[in-house]
Amino acid sequence: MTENEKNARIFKALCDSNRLKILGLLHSGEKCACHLLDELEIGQPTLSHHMRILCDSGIVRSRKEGKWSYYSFNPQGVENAKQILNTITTTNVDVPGSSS
Amino acid sequence: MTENEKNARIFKALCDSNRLKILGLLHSGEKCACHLLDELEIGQPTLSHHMRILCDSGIVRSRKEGKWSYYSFNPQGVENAKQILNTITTTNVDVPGSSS
DNA sequence: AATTCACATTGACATTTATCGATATGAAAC
DNA sequence: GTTTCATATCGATAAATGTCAATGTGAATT
Repeated sequence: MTENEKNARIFKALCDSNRLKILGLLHSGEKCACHLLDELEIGQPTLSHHMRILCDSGIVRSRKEGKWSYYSFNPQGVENAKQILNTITTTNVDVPGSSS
Repeated sequence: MTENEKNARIFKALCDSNRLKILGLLHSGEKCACHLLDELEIGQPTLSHHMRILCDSGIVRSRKEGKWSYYSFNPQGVENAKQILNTITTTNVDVPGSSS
C-alpha cells in the first residue's frame, strides 16, 4: 500500500456523516457501543462496521470490559491525522539561500 | 445538508489516492491541468472529475487563463479543513469551576 | 451447561464513486 | 469562420461502500 493509499484510508474514516456523528459523541469521553447505538439511527452491525473503520484508521481506540466495548479518541492517531493533513496541504516555499 | 454532511464532503476530497497525488503535485505551487494530466495515470475526464471535487471542497482553487486552467491550494479552504479536523477530534475537557 | 447479553462477522443489496469513451464548450490560431 | 487545442460534461460500467437481516462468538448469569 502506497503512502497516499494509507493516508486516504485515514481520511476515509472521516468522510461518512454517521462516523462524524460518532466522533461527536466521543467528544465528552469514552462511550460504550451500546450507548452509541442508542444515539444513532443505525443498526448494530452497521455501528460495528463503522467502529472498525474508525479503529483501523487509528483515530479511535477500543477497550473491552466483560461483554462491553468502550470507544474513545486515540490521541496518537488524532495527532497523526492532523500531521498528515498539515503535510499534504502545505505549500513548499523555496527560500533562496536557506541551504547555505 | 447537515453540518456533518458538509464536513464529510470536505474529507471525501482527501480520501482518494489520486487526489492526494494531485495535492502532492500542488505542493510546489500552481499547476496547469495539462501538467497534472502528464504526471498522473488517469484520463482527462477523470482528472476533471477529481479537480471538481477538490475545488468543491474548498481546498483547491482554479483560475482560467485562455484555454488553460490552473489549480493551486486555497489557503482559506485549507485552514477550514484543519479547523474542522481540530474541532471533530478535540475531546471536551470539563474544567470544574471554569464557569464561575 | 443452558441461557442471555453485547458485539462481531457474513451475505446480500442499493447507493455512491472512480473511471473511461464520446461529445460539448469555449478560446486561440489559422 | 473553420480548425485546433484545453477542458468540461454526459452516459455507461465496474468497483467500493453503507446498510440490514441472519448468524457466530465469547463473556456473564442463572
